[in-house]
Order: sequence, then C-alpha cells, then structure tokens
Amino acid sequence: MKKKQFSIRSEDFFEQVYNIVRKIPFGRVTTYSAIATYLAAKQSARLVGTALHHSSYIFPPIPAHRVVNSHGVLSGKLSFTTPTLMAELLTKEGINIINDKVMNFQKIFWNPESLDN
DNA sequence: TTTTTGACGATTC
DNA sequence: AGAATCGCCAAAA
Repeated sequence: MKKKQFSIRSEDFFEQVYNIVRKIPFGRVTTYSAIATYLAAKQSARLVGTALHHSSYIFPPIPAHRVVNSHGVLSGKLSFTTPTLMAELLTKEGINIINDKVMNFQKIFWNPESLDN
C-alpha cells in the first residue's frame, strides 16, 4: 500500500472546503480567506480557490458561486461553464452584481465562524 | 521529477 | 488609487 504524503493533506482540506461552502445560506456570500481562516489555514487562501476550481466535478454539486474574493469581486467567474453564469446565479439569489463586483458586500457577507454558535 | 501556474491576499511601488 | 511583487502550496504541465 502506498504511503500517503502529509502536509495539509489536500483531500481532507478540499472536503472541508466543500462542506463549508454547502452551508453558505441562500442569498449570502463568503470569501476564500474567510474559509481558509476558519480551517486554520489562513496563510493559504489560495488553496481554497484551488479546491473550488475542482468543485465543478465533485458530487454533490456545491454553490461555488457564493464564494468571492476579499474585495467582493467575482474572481472565479471565468471558471464556470460560461463567463456570465456566476453573476447570473448570484443575481437570481437577489444579489446585485455591478462590474463583476458584489454590491452591499459587507451586508450579505456570511462568516463561517457563525457556525460555531 | 521539476517547473510553472493559479477561483488569494498582504505588502510594496 | 492602481499596478507590480511576494509568500503561500497543491495542481497541472
């Protein structure tokens, strides 16, 4: 049996990311760094992005469109099936997107730490 | 196996 | 204010 390398262990990390994203409430958004921080991997918010990049072929599907960068910008829109899909999905949830940016970002931001209550 | 590339973010120019 | 640079670390090439 092949011994497994370990550092952060992407498998677990990815799964944890997916689990959190599944908990983002309808009509709310969170950020890569908020998730990374919640997973005690603050230094590498980038990995959260990497994980979500793979989210297109995991099951069950996750609402990856509810994750934006720290500026409220839809930095991942180009990875969706169409460049406009992400904004469309968010709009459908009642979120205003202007110039690839989430309006009222502070207000609809959802922090994973609220799960701890 | 080694190098390059990112759905990031903080810092520096 | 906006662009370039740097640290991060697994995925892709």
